[in-house]
Amino acid sequence: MPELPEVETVCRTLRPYLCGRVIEDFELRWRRTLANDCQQAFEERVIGNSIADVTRRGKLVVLVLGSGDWITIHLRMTGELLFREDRSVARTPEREPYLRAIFALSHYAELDFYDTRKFGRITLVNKVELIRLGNELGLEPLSPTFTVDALAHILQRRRRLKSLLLDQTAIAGLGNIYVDESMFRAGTHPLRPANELQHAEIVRLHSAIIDVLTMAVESRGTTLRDYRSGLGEQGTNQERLLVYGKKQGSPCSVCGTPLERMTIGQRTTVYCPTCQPLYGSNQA
DNA sequence: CACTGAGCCTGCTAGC
DNA sequence: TGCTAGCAGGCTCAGT
Repeated sequence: MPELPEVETVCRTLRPYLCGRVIEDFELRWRRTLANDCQQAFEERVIGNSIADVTRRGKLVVLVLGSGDWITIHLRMTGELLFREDRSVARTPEREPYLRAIFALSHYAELDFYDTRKFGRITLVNKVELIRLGNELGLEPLSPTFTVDALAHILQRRRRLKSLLLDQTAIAGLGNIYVDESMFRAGTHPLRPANELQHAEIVRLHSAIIDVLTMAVESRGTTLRDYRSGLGEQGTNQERLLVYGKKQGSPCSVCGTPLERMTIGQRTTVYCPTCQPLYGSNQA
């Protein structure tokens, strides 16, 4: 499922193809894919507008329009943005049932939004709402503002570490895959109360998050099933996962201890009980 | 405040 | 082989 590295890859692949294009038309094939449920108002503000930039905020793909409005696209679980150079060429017919929205672009190009599970959302964000959105979302973990001190500040609440790391208002962009991978590399148990982490653990967690995300961006994302870049390519980061998706009892890649699976906040969690002790490692 | 569970969705798969 | 129950999970909302 797309998290920060996948969304970043989508943005990077789409940017050179979308910047400067004009949105000539919009077609909605599943009504709820458009978040505010007013297609007419959406089209009035979007059609005829140009795409000035393609950026990312947390897990949101952001199309910055010439007018200053934003179109944000949340891929959720199975959302996929696919650029097509020539819209007169027929689409792959077997994918067509999952096509939810279509942006017709200048010079015969097209941006297709596929979404099997229909969880994805396209939203028009005006300049006022944009400020609110910026305040709601948490720190960007790959930006210079994500320091050890900033992470320590976030972790002051007495909450399960995993739940806090998944909270988009705390840190924007982490999902189930990269939270499990980060906690494993940091050696912190997912059920640890966040405010009980020692400074040395916070330092390890900070660099683990940055390392895991940086590696995944370099691998162009994790493709477990649906995820593709803006040009339809798969990522390769699935080869580098150490705990996510592993079966209960499969050996830890570091110490060989059988991995454990549990559900935390309705999410499957895989961890190593030896490498990630519940009561904290007193080392360092 | 922290946590739980339902709901949104559909394809895949484990198990009968 | 064919069917079905359950799982996958980001996010919001209501309830404990």
